[in-house]
Amino acid sequence: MSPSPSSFPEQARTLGALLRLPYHRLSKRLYAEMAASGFGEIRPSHSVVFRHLSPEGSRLTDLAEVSGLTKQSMAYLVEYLAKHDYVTVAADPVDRRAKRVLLTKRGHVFMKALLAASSRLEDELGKKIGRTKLQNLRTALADLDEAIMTLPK
Amino acid sequence: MSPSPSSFPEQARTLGALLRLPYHRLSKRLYAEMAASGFGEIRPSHSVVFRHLSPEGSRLTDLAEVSGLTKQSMAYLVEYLAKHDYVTVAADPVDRRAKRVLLTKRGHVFMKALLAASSRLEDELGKKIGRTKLQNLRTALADLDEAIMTLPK
DNA sequence: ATAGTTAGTCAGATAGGCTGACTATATTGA
DNA sequence: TCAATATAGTCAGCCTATCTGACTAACTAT
Repeated sequence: MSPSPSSFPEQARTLGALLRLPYHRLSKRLYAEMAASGFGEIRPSHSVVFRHLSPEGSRLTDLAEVSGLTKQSMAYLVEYLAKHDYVTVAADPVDRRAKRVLLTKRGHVFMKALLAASSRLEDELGKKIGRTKLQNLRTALADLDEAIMTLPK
Repeated sequence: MSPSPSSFPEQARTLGALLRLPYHRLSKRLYAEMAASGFGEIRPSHSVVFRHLSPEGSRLTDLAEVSGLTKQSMAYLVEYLAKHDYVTVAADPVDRRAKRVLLTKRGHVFMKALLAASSRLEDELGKKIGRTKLQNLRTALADLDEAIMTLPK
């Protein structure tokens, strides 16, 4: 160890840091749990695919756009998930250029498990810090996000 | 556009999502502002270096450990920052194996600017969503982080 | 005087993005 | 009706942020 980690004057916890810390800890934990439940192939980056997949099947381009990635990046993620049987890629019935990405059975099981783990975790946290407080936190976070989005300039 | 982005049943905003969204938006904005102020070389990943640098100079290994990166990764970040004159790397006076990473003048200027931009941004957000609410949010986030850390298993 | 530990380096891998150039198919407007 | 343009997706290649493993130099405790 070094002398004394006499940190910088007012190493103030910025709002960014306050958001980042729990976020990273939470997702690390969540994906570790998923890995332990047999979904070890899924990495955090893949969640954007699940997050926006619509039940009728989504187009690659739409998925890419809504999640703010390029088509190429999305194709890469989808290919991986298809290889591991979480999604299938089918021809679009009405547009021969397009493909539709659909959840497989395994994909559905995974999504259910992820949501379940997430809400179980959140429940435990609610017990620790208080359900009301957690609920207020949720609301405040949503409001904050809204506020950042609508910031001028 | 696709048929209708009829999203999945209860595409519930998980706590993770609620943390992620404002975090990403905030840091994107902050680093864009830094780039606009002439600090375009600094990328978000570099902030871990600044975050833990102590005024007497920190050892690479200590920086790596406290920020949860490998020595190699930290060396890579520090080298980049040194190349762009944000830090200098000097021999450790008491241990000839070791090096000490120190902020340059430019490094100090950057840190000040980052902190200033961060608090200005936070101030604007306070005006939008209410200062008290924002303060409560800060506290709640810190508590949440604590709670996640001390979760069993 | 070593044996073991610690600080940092070198080489190479992987994941998660990106841009640019391209093909195939659709749409639109003269 | 067809040429021009737009859209869906692919191929190739790049960059960044990590990691692991193997190594050298130097320090520390017997």
